[in-house]
Amino acid sequence: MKEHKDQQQAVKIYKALGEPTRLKIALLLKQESDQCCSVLEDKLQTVAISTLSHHLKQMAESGLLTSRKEGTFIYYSLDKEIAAKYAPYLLE
Amino acid sequence: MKEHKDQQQAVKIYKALGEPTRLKIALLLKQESDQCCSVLEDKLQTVAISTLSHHLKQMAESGLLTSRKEGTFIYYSLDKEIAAKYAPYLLE
DNA sequence: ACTATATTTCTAAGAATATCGAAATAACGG
DNA sequence: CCGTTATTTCGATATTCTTAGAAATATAGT
Repeated sequence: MKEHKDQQQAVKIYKALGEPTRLKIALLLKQESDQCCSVLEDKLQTVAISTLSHHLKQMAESGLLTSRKEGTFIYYSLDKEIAAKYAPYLLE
Repeated sequence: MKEHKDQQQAVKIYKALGEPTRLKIALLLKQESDQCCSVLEDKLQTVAISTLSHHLKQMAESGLLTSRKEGTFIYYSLDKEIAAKYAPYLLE
C-alpha cells in the first residue's frame, strides 16, 4: 500500500530529526548546503567523526539528505522538498 | 539562529513522531479529534493500554497533543497549529 | 460504601540506539 | 607504489526506549 510506505518514510524522517545532534545537522545543512563530514564535525564539536558518519548515513537513508561524492569527500545537503513536506520548521 | 528552547521542543515533537505506533496515533487523531485512550486502543490493537497511555503522555508533553478531561475519560486531540508548524504531513 | 471503569504509575525485561576507538576502505598526490 | 586524508565499517559498551502486567488513583453510578 502506498500509504503504508509513505508512513514508513515519515517515521524514518521524524526519527532522524528526533535526536539533538541530528536536528543540528539538519539545521546546519539548511543554513549552508554541500558540507562534508569533517566540516560538520568541526562545527558540532560534540561527537566523534565515526558517530557523525553514522548519523549522516541514517539521515540520507531516510531521504532527508542528499549526498554528492567528489574524490574522498562526500558533500551532504538537505533535501528541501522533503523538508518542506515533512518538516518545514527546518526551513524557517 | 534558532532559539535553543525551540530546538528542544522540535526534538521532542519529532521524537514523538519517529515511532510507528505514535505516528499512527497522530494520524488517528487528525482524522477524528477528541478520542480517549481506550478507543485508541481498540483501533490500534497492537499495544497494551498502559503502553498507549505512556505514548499519549509523551506526545502531550511534547505539545503535539492537547487533552481534555471529562469524568474518568481523557480526550486527546492533535494540536493542529503545532502540527502545521512542525509536521504538516500529518494534516494532508 | 462498594463496585465497575478509565487511566496512570511503577517496575522490570528485552530491544533499539548512540557513542567511541580501531581497523578497513577509497581516492588522491607524489 | 607509498603515504596521507576522508570516510565508513566493525566491535563493544552504555544509555535510552518500548513494552506489558500489576498496583495505584480517580471518578461515576448503585
